[in-house]
Amino acid sequence: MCGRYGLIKKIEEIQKRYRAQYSEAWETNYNICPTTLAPVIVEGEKGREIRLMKWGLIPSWSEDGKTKFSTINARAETVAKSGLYRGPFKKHRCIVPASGFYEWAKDKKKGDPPMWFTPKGDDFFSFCGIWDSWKSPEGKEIESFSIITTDANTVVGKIHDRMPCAITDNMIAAWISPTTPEGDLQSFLGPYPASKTSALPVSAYVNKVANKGPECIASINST
DNA sequence: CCAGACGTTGTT
DNA sequence: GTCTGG
DNA sequence: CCAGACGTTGTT
DNA sequence: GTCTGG
Repeated sequence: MCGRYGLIKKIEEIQKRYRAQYSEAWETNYNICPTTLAPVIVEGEKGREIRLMKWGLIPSWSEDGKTKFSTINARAETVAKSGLYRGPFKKHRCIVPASGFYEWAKDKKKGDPPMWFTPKGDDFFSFCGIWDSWKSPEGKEIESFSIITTDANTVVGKIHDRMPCAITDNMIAAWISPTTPEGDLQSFLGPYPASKTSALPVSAYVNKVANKGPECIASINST
């Protein structure tokens, strides 16, 4: 699954890579956690925009802005059918830019360290995401997103069964366009190639959500 | 028809 | 054990 | 995802 | 909002 990731580039570099406008400040964060704000790229009326949204999708029909269930991830296999995600999947697809993501071993007893996965020869993963907008009773709009997951490739699969869906730059425009036919979308959601995925074991420093700095991705083999 | 759910992961 | 907060 | 709380009353 | 179960 994908429950933590990092985005360690400046907003100007994100803007350059995705050719999207931004209007809100963003601080580099090596440890982005559920419920916190992170930049996502959407197709707006005036072209691509970078918006800060809350990680963990709040459905537009939520009464109190909370969910009784986890919405940080959506399974690629069911996202198009799910009552919760169906609407956002049709109209509100986004790219979640990431420098890398963390996975923890499913078997806690072995004491395996957390792993930091990065794209080989690239500065960004472009995760496939969906988003929604919720309006509080006071009229405040809150935008939020979920990251789509799929089967792990052979590199990630050594410690975990699932990983986030990531696409190449030539697929981005079609993914975020609201007019792309729904039938075309499923083919976007395969695993990222193992040959382009790097893995680095890191310390438990990243476990603490308050730790946001470069120490999160320091290799435990080199310290 | 209305009421109630709507999710992911990992573990046993 | 299970839920909430970050 | 992990870490931390999980409660009540009354007082500042 | 929209689907499923009864």
